[in-house]
Amino acid sequence: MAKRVGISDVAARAGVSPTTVSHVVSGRRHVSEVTRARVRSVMDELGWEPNELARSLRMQRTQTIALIVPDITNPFYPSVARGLLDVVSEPGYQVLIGNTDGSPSAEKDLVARMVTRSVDAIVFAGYYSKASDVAPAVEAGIPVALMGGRKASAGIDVLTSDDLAAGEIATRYLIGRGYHRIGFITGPSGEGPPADRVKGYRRALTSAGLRFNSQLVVREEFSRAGGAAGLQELLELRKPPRAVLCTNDMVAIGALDVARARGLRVPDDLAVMGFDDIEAAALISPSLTTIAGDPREQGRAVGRVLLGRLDGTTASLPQRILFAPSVVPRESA
Amino acid sequence: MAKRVGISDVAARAGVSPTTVSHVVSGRRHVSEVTRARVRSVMDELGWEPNELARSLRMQRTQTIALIVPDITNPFYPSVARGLLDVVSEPGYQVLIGNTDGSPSAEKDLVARMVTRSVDAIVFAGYYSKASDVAPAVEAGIPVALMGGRKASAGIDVLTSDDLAAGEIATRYLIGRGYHRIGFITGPSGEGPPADRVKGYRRALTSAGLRFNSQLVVREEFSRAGGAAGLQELLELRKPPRAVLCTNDMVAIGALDVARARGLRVPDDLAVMGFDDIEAAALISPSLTTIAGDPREQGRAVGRVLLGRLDGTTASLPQRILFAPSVVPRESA
DNA sequence: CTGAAAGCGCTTACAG
DNA sequence: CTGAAAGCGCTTACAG
Repeated sequence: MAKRVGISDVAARAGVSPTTVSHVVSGRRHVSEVTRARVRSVMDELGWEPNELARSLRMQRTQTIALIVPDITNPFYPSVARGLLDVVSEPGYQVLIGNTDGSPSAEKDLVARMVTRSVDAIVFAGYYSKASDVAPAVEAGIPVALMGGRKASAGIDVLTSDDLAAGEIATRYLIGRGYHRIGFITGPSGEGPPADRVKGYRRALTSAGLRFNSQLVVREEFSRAGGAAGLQELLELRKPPRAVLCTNDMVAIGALDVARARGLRVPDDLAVMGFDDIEAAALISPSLTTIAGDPREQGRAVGRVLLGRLDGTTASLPQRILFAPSVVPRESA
Repeated sequence: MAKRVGISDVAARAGVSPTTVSHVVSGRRHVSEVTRARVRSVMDELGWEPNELARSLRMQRTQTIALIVPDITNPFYPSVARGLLDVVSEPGYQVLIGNTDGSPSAEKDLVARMVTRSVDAIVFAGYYSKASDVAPAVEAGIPVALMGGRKASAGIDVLTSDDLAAGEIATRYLIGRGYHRIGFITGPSGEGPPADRVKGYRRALTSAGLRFNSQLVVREEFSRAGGAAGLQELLELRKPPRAVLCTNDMVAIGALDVARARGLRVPDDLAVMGFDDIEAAALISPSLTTIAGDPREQGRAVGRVLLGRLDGTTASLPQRILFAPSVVPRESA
């Protein structure tokens, strides 16, 4: 390959200075009509386009946004990535992905590398993300948005699903359909999004004048087997629930397995409802009624917030945006 | 934020030249024990790390690989991305994603931008990708790997699923289970991977001494509705098939819908088999027997090929790597 | 064992 | 309306 052509080659051939070539590209100062035309034609002739790397070094901005996620293979994150791309591509940003596998050391590493690469902004996702993980970026003056982090963090924008609302909305939906005895198969730990969903469930029950019964909430693994075990347990109660909320769709599918095995008609004998709306929810039979967030829209929202930070448009107070989910009614409830 | 510290600050504080600091970082020339220690400690003290941008401009390599895909939301691509990251992260590469939505103009645009950003290599994916789409990159001397492209392209590495083998393997599996009258619901067009799968099917039939009957292959949309329509059509034949191959899992799920509606027992009355092994395949009931590729492994393989190109290790002949799929036996066949 | 200087390819104050 | 020169922050031939 021939020596790469640079701005000075264009300038020489057009009989002007690099300064002028730069200005016809940027439009940042007036260049006479004829000079502009001449420069343009030389650019075409030589096939020159400004080298982004040099421009980045000079301008101290790379037009790059880092997206750091635990596992790009989890369908939630590609959708977020898509939404982010939706809004940042137009103004010329590219996105660099980082996969942490949830490992704290990988997280620190990636943040550090993104800083040395001078990305213009970072979106850091993961349900257990903490502000301290991104401290080096913040110190370097790089705008950071946390997704899924649960605590408002000093000086950092946080965007997250409203899990409490999700639990509330799901529960109200079931109550509205005439179910009053509702069980909940939740995750093993008492914190994080699953716990918030249970809180929302409890709140909806209470505000409908129904009693919260702790026997009806069982803790299981986040898996199909967990869902199966959870439903077994609930069905052994003297007064088993008529409907069951499952902390995610996979758990709900496990519950559906035992309902089918026991010959229970869904939703007539037992209503089953999940959270997340994974692809399979629509494809199984009976199809699964569930609660859907909108990850792509979440990606768009972070993009907008960050773009605002980058052009100084977003207010200086850190934003905290909660995404309200909605129910996707299907056959199972 | 304070003025960013640079190599000359470190050098000054350590009483050496930037040259020496650079060398203690790179290890490319010997630096006396004591100097090295002093420089290191100043580096820590000042928290300095080399600016990748400046280094990239100087060294003419960005440690960046572009991954251009039609739709990052299609689960195949995140898996490829994961595999790519698996192998390129360790040697210090990052990956920049581009989403084309299959639009030819977006493809050209993205390739051009990746070139101006001086990425070190490009993986360009999409079932209809052509070599000409990436010509600007090739001209700029950037190694390119095509994924899913079907023709070997001058000077470009191509990695793709072996769809012909997939069709063959699926068909042999059904024959082995005693099915001799096998239908095929394929896509609307007569080319691309779906057509290759049909070819493989035909080849397997022939080599098993069975007759290929064109009435048994029907063309439908790539959707659940397409699968339903396809099976209807096949069942209306005077001698309907006892097993049906569906060009992808979604189509197979549509076929399963009509089997269930008609009260056919699967697989006793009718065996159904798909391709791709989407997440839902394992979750529906009956679970779907299908053909799985290994997208993550494909991502790893492109990573290896490209890394080889970058360090001059891969032979100069363009590689053509075909990925053989395997059957995932489940309940439906 | 170490340093001064050029240069990667741009943009932008400064000057006219 | 336009240009010469400095500088973004590194690495590396060249020299000693």
